[in-house]
Amino acid sequence: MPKDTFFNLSDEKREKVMRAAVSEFLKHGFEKGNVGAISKNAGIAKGSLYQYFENKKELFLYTVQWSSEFFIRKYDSRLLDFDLFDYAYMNFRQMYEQVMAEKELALFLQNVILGKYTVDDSVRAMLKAADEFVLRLIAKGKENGQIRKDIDDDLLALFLTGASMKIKESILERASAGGRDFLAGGYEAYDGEIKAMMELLKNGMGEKKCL
Amino acid sequence: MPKDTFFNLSDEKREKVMRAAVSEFLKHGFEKGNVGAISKNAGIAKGSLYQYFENKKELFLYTVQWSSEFFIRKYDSRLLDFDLFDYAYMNFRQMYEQVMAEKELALFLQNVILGKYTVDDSVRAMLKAADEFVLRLIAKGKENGQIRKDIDDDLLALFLTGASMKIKESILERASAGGRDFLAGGYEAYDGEIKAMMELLKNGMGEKKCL
DNA sequence: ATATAATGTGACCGATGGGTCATGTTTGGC
DNA sequence: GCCAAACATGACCCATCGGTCACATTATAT
Repeated sequence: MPKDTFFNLSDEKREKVMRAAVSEFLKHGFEKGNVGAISKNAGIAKGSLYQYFENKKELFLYTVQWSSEFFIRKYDSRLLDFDLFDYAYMNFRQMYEQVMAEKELALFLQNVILGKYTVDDSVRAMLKAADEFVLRLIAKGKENGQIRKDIDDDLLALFLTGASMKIKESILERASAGGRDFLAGGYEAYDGEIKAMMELLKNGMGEKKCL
Repeated sequence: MPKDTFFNLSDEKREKVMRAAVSEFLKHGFEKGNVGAISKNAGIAKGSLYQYFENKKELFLYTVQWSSEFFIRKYDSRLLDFDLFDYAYMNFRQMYEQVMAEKELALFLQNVILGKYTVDDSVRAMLKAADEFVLRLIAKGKENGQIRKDIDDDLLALFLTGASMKIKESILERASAGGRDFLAGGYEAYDGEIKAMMELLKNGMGEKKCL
């Protein structure tokens, strides 16, 4: 947790600091991320940063928290009462919007989720909450008869998040490489891809023997 | 590439150096990985390390190469002429053996594949080769009529590697956390899990409407 | 044996960068 | 206007660590 001083700052200044931190940690990771550079890009003195945060680690941890809260505030409320497949679909869709609106934050968070920048278990704890949510959706899906019951919930969760993660990663990669091209096609260009992935999640990659 | 001096060393000494490097980089990552500690654990002077390698980066890169060659020599030759699902299954099975025999190396390589320790693109290039192999298997599977043809090869590859990666990760995690318990059950305890994952890859997680 | 090359060694150097602090500057209560 | 508390600042400190080098030791050749 940052010190009180940090929360006494104006919203704009706080945001400027956090964005400078996101940018730096995204570019260089935690170890190589330079506190001096962050303060410079935030337009404050290095000493000031240490009035806001105990140390580099606390700054990083709060950067993660701030980024995720940013998206939760903006997007996540929307997908509360869906079933699993709707949730996954909306999740992909959201990611498109997120990348368009906040490329750096989205990329940074993706890296955190992928477990780059190994810093602390408290980040892991945060991610665990997301897993629990998926597990709840899976249980619900089994009750509904949407999801096959012969396979363990945890394994289903692993399967779902693994496949999802990979396609998110690929889309973010393309977004970060060719910013222009990515914008060009609009969402529709990606919708097909995402629907295909949903198909795979539901029906697998094996040739169907029936229907 | 290491210097000639390194290859003049006895096999045992070379292995000792490489294992010390794996251990250090696994524990602390690239940036925080300490060259002094590596030389100490290898039982040589730091100066000697710099007779073998140009610098830390070269040492790390060769550590990756050495680790993967280690497994390729020992295991990979076995799974050359399988179809996709056999390949995936054998791949999982191998991983179990690998973790049992060489936990540290297996964990280290997994981290490399997951993209922790961002050091160089040359590692990426190496990983690309593995992707191409999967793509070849997918093409073959489509010809055979084993794999549905209505979905793009790249997406299928993404789907397969994503799901596989996740379960590998989870198994390695358990292996690294509770070494004892993991050994206890023997391979059979995991075989069920892996078969279930194969099922998911083939048929997906949706409740089947037919057959 | 002796000369020469190859290899081993660890004290040392120098850059980097996280973190501090003495000194300003602003704010708010009276 | 005055004072004290809160906040801002950046030159400075110092631990860390990658990399070097002068010297010691070992192997090879003649």
